[in-house]
Amino acid sequence: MTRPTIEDVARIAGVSIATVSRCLHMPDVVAVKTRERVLNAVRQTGYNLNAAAQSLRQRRSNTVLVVVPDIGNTFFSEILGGIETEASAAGLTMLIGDTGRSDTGRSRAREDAYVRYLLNGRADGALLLADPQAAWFDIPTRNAVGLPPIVAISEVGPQSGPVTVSIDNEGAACAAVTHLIALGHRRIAHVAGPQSNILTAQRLAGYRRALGEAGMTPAPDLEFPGDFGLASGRAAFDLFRDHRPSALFFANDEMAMGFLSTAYAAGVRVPRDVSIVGFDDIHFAQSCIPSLTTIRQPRSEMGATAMRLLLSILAGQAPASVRLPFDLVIRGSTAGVPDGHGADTRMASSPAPRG
Amino acid sequence: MTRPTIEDVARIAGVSIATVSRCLHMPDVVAVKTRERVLNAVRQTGYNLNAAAQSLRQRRSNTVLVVVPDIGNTFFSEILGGIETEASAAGLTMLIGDTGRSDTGRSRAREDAYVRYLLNGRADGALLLADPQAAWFDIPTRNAVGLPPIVAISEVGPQSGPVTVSIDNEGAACAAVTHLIALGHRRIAHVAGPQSNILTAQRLAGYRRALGEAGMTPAPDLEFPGDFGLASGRAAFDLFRDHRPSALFFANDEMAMGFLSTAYAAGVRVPRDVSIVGFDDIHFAQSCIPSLTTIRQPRSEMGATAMRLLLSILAGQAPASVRLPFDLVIRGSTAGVPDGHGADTRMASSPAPRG
DNA sequence: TTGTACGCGTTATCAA
DNA sequence: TTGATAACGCGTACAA
Repeated sequence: MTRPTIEDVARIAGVSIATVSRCLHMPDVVAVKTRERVLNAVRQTGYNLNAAAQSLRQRRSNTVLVVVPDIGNTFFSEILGGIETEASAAGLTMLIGDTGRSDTGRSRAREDAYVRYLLNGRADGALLLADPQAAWFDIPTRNAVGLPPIVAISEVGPQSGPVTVSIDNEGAACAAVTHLIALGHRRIAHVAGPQSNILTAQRLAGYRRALGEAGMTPAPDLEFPGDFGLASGRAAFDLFRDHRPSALFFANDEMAMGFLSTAYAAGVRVPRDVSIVGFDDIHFAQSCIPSLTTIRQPRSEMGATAMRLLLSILAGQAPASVRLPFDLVIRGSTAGVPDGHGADTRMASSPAPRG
Repeated sequence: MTRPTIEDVARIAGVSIATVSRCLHMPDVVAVKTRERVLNAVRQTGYNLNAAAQSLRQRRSNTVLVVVPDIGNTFFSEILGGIETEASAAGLTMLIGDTGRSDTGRSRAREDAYVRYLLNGRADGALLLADPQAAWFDIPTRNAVGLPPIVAISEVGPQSGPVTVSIDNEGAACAAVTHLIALGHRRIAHVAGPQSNILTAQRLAGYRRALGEAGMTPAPDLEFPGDFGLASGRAAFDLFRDHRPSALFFANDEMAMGFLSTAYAAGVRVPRDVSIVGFDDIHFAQSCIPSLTTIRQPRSEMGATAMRLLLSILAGQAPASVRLPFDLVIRGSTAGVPDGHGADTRMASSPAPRG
């Protein structure tokens, strides 16, 4: 009634437990006849290795933990694909920990659970996707010796940083807004992400920089609040009504999609009445109506790169952080300014006076 | 340079390892002064429990493995939320294994890795989301004693089944199509899921049953192939062109969304020119253009129920499978037949939710 | 209230 | 080519 152990197998096969272990891990070193007897015994008993005992003995778990802030965000799946490919090539199992959206109170407790998971040695290392909280880098935690390594995908805050894989978020946001400016837009709003999120700050900075480079002054009333969720994209529609920008740059695609459906229902047409740019190029961005102009991050590549960095750290090296290129994907949601002569007049139209 | 062990802590605190262990697990049984000394030593050393040793000793891992076929499918995130809530309430950590879409060859190997993971005792039990492959129920696997229990969310195939949590997929599909019939539609097409998927068969059966109950004969040329992906929804548009149904029932929302954008681009308006029903009520279904009529499954509840079943099995009980109710959510993508006399019947037609 | 000592199931070292 | 045996780090009777 209890799990068979290596000892049960050994007894049935008439060999020592050492031989059984060898059959499982270095088969070619044991005699063919013996091996057969052992493997038969394995089948007969339904034996499976006890991972706890193996980990205890080998001092590693052959597992990598990937911590995701919101698994419902389709942005992450391709990253996971890239990670898994590299992980399994290296003989590691990829396990995912979902902390849940950070606006729900539970997320903190969950993330702590995964921190402990790693610290307890259940994983040999961790990959953190987007905005890990400070607990991962706590002094009392990190000053201990022999801790499992961490690689972050996306940049981390001001804390002493781990190795990182990211794109230039500020530069990408700047490119997105510059695209709108090139189309002739002058009143461009930005719908930001959740406060305290580092991506929010970077994308906002890029938005402001683009305006500045075009000689325009960022207007605080055109910086709308948001939280990366569909609902805040819908809410942005009211602000759009009040402030009438001719274009909006959203800090992510999901909010842009929320805006699109609300605008459609209200009879506001995109891009005729307003141009929209998102960020992330999620799965559904190509199937919005209209399809969404957005920033694409090399997701699979980001995951694979991060996993390779982690492996190299596990191998004793000390790799540097990596920055990957992004793309501005121009689709149907952006066009010239509403009055229709934006494309022609845009060179002539003088920049807003400064000061 | 090596991880501190309980012994290091004991030495520094000047107590035995037993006392350290007690401080960590039954603090109230040790003297306050001693406890303080020990906790100080813990902080000082940066000690963390060794999960492998603990698991080995306790013969359990306090972990539940959730296996997801495609984490990019937003359908799963709420299920995971329900699971996690129950799991952490019971002191278990939820870990997710992503097998990847089954049309990619790698998925098989990944799933095997998670089977081993469970068999090796790294998790105390597993929750399988949607269409687990046979490996989970293999005879050589399951006949062994003391194996960790499994609960499946969604039904499983013809194999000897584990405990299951599901909705009545056939009934739900039938309700969806009956809704279309009540709106006056007579040429109703179905876009199916991937072959060999059990949900595909059940939803197709429900589609046929609804037609049959209305005295109509299912037409093979109105049963379009699909694979649950956006692209196959787009592809369905060509078939729609050729066969001109007045309504389509998709086996999931993602395909419906692919159809919507293609139809829009081609100037076909929904629901004026064609009515659309999806299945799942994913996150974006409310933000499509138009919003999507679909079948909602009680996702969070399904996850929570499954987790509770697993816990009860772990507690030595033998619970029965559970069937949960679904809802037909009527939104903007369905209306009367194109000639315009279906609109009146719409409100009257919504079938009651079924169990 | 605390300490001693055994065993959980493996892997790896050393002999044979 | 195989076997005996010592760790690996922890929890828990049992004894003190």
